[in-house]
Amino acid sequence: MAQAEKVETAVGSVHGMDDSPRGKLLSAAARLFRDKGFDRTTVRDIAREVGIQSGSIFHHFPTKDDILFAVMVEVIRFNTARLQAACDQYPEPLARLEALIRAELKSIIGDTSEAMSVLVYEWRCLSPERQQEVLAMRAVYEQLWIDCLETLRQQGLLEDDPFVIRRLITGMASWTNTWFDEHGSLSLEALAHIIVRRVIGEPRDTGGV
Amino acid sequence: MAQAEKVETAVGSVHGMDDSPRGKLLSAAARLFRDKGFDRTTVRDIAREVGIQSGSIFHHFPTKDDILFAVMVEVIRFNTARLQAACDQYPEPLARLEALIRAELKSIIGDTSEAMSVLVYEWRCLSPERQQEVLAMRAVYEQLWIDCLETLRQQGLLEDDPFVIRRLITGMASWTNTWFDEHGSLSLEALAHIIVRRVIGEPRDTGGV
DNA sequence: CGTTACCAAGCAAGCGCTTGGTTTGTAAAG
DNA sequence: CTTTACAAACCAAGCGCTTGCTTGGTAACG
Repeated sequence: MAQAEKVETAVGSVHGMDDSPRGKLLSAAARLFRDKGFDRTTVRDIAREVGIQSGSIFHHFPTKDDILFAVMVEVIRFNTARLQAACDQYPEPLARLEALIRAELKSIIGDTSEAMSVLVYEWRCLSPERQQEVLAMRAVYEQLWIDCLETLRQQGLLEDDPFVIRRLITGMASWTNTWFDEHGSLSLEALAHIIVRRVIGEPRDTGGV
Repeated sequence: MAQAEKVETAVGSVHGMDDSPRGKLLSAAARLFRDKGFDRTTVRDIAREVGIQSGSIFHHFPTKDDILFAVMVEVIRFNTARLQAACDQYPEPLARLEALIRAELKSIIGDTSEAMSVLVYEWRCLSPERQQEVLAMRAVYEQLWIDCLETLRQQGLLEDDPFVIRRLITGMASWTNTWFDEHGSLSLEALAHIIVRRVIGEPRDTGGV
């Protein structure tokens, strides 16, 4: 547990969402965008949340669209770093798979849940050019997943196409933001283990654990 | 295949999305809401799509919100009927599970994909009262799923909590609308089978298939 | 003394929706 | 077959409001 905290501290808090005026604007915007959606959130809402006038926002961001883009860029950077840290910590494929799942669940229902919801649900509010930019950033994140799943497949632990499996995992994981209760009886770790078994099946006669 | 078509015809096309003015409005609205989102779709957009003036819309629906609500109600009614038909056709639990998955996939990436996307992504655009109404309608649909999964659990084919498994299936299925290509090499039936194995695991020594 | 952060006021555009009147389809009455 | 009657469908115009964003100026800080 001390080690897990160490990893978290090494990654640091979400860059650009610190105590600076810009950071406080992004945090407030992320929460509002998740709660009300990008279109139903006005710049006046965001301004009120951080205690300034609506016009003052445009000294920090050129347009409202830029705020949305910045939220998405920051959360992808942060979570890619976390996923990379999980890979570094767990070289063994099966342990790595579980670590990746834990990391993704933590992104979605843990510390970056607001911004992750925004990433999924406000996707089409981005201009096509910026959708491409975000996709390019996501590609790094996705490659870590595909490498892991491909290794499992080569070891005979996975039968199906890694790309299909990755997409099914994405669906399972991203949907948790609609139902998972972090104060409920099901822990994040237990849920991660259930999902692991959905990917590689029951541990049959491969020995312990 | 003739039987499958018969089921489809028995269910009929989506009620209230026929050739009537109201039906054409709902179809156009569903597609626009999916493509641009509810908030970015103006009543002028919808009107242009069906070739009338924007004001004329309000002879068919009291408000724009009512259009969104109607789209959701119609698609839930239609897909609940399809799920019920699948249950009626397959009494055996394992075959029924696969039929339910096929039905849900067809809802999401097949004939009602526009309206299903709207149901998922424009959820928060509904007023709280209407969210409750829609949830009450969904409850019937969900109960068919829970009954099936509970039976599988009693037969020892499923280890985990049916509610958790149902939510994981919902996630896998609803996410397919972002990636599944109906003209690609992976068929809906093959995908359904992959998902079945994610639920009940590999067929080990239970005999055939 | 310049940079950063902000305020007060308001503009132009786009929005959902209303209004008063006109066309179109339909079907019974003559 | 024509006339009359009526409701459903629609048009043309625009109102009132909210929106993202602009402008010109001020206060604080190093």
